[in-house]
Amino acid sequence: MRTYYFPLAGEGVPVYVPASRDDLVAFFEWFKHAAQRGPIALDTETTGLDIFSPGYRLRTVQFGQADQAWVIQFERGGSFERYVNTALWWGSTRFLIHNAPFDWLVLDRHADAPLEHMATRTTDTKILATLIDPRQPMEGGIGTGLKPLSAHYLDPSAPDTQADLHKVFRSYGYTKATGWARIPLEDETYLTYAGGDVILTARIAKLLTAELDALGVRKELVEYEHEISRICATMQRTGIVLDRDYVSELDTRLRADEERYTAIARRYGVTSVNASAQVAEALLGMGVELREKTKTGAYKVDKAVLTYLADMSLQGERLDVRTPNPLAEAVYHAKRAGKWRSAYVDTFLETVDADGRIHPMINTLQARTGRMSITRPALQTLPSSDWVIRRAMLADPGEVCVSVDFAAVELRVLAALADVRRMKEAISAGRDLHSYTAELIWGPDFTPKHRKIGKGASFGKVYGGGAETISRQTGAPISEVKTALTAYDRAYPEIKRAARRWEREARHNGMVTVTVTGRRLPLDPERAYAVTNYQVQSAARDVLGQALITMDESGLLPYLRLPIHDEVVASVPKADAEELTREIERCMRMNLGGVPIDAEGEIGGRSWGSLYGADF
DNA sequence: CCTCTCACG
DNA sequence: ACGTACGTGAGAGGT
Repeated sequence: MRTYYFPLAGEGVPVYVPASRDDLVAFFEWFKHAAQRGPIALDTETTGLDIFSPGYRLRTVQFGQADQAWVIQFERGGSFERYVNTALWWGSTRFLIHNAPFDWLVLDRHADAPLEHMATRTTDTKILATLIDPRQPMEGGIGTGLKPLSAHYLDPSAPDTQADLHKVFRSYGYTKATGWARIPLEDETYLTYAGGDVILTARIAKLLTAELDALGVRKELVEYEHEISRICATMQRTGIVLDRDYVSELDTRLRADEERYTAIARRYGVTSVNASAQVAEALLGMGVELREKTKTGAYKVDKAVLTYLADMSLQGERLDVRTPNPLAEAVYHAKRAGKWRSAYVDTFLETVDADGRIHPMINTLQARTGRMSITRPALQTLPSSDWVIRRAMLADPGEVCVSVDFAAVELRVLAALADVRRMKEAISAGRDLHSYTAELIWGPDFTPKHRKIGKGASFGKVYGGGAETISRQTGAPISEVKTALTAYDRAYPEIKRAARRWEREARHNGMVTVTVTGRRLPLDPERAYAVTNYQVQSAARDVLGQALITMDESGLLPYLRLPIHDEVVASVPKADAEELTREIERCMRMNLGGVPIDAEGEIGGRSWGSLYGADF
């Protein structure tokens, strides 16, 4: 047995690395007794983040408590592997994991412990930390990584295990990307830090739990987040079928587009279409007048500017109001093709597994408001104006894609949270909310333009925007928007009252606003107006979270593929599509403070793109 | 590492 | 008293 010492708070905490059968027996003796005393912190070291790629390896599994850690070299196989699996299944052991979905999926795929088994016995310290303060250090928060949490709660000089390991990688001639797979399994720093991470997890868990108690965060909220985490990790494990033939064809097409338009831009002296300064200079040289500047004073040459000069709408349609500028046109097309290829198509090909499925990482508590994000690839942000990218994602064989959306969920949530009487009446009566708003402001003879301003005013309320922005967004004159906003506040006085109340309560609570589900959202003092948006966005996220739980309870989880803020995407057997879609809708519909939250599904064909106009 | 740009809800 | 658009992920270019 080798013993190393992890430096923490002025002491060396022992890290044991079993080398023989007897050592493993000693490990298991410790494990059984420790599991009786309390939860066991767990962590894994692997070859990387691409859990589903061929050749992926689980290298070590670490177990520990506050006073010691055990690093089991799983990669050595045989009894090392068997002892890990036995420990994972031992009795009713509780585990503490920092960022559990990753380790769940690793153990599910590469050890003998399914996600369903581990999830019910795990407390995720990252969830606990996020419920205390969701902000990253750059935003003025503690941070939710193991390193910043350890520095804050345990020891400001606790080793930065990741950063130090990167140095070790370099000493072997490896990089951040290759080091995790290639570092020798016997490296002392590697093993010591592997053990260190579970010691840190065990120690912060106690402090985080105490802090949650002190802050009065409800147990139900903590449990609810763990359920959502398990549900989304299950979706990640399931993955989505990629149409690889289509993607390679699309890749070729986008490359050709990019090259053709890049060549045109080069004729005007632009060697790199993404270098905005170069594009601006070339346009100015052609006699084009550029009026907009960026924050730092550079000429702005974004999509809005380029499409205007190219005589196109923002959606890319021909306007026929001016002579198109050929350079602007070429730069627009070249950038679009390049972006679509690098951000979407290339990531699809990089992340697809051997079975042709993509397993996007779903971060269930990413945004400050609790909103989720999806990465590798960023499937929440695929272009929706055109079907070509979404066409690459398929339902399973014999199944079709279904999308079920909440109807105007943020506005309904606002009506519920602020108890907006007229809005609630209109929603219950099944009225179109924006038309109703226009009627309240302008009377029964309101025009479509009035509806647009009314809609803009509602968004302004939800986002915290003012007359200027609404005027810019809707194209309506500022005076008209100002008048409309005054009338809006008269029609829905409860919104302003709620905003003032939320702001006042936040100030009394150390600039933290507490949502209807008990979530604590720190406010930036200089942006206190954002409180309405935080309340609404966060409650809407919890409406989605509740829907996910209800769907899981109804046995629908195997069909779910993605949560996208106010929408879920599913893959359902063709024969049962109608019935399952209605079932998803039923699970998503709910009542929030007397306001019905409605959901409506759409059944497509085999590809996700079929819901956006593709014919397959 | 920062800024800009662009994709989404 | 007034006005503030909210939340993300990702690539390219340049320092």
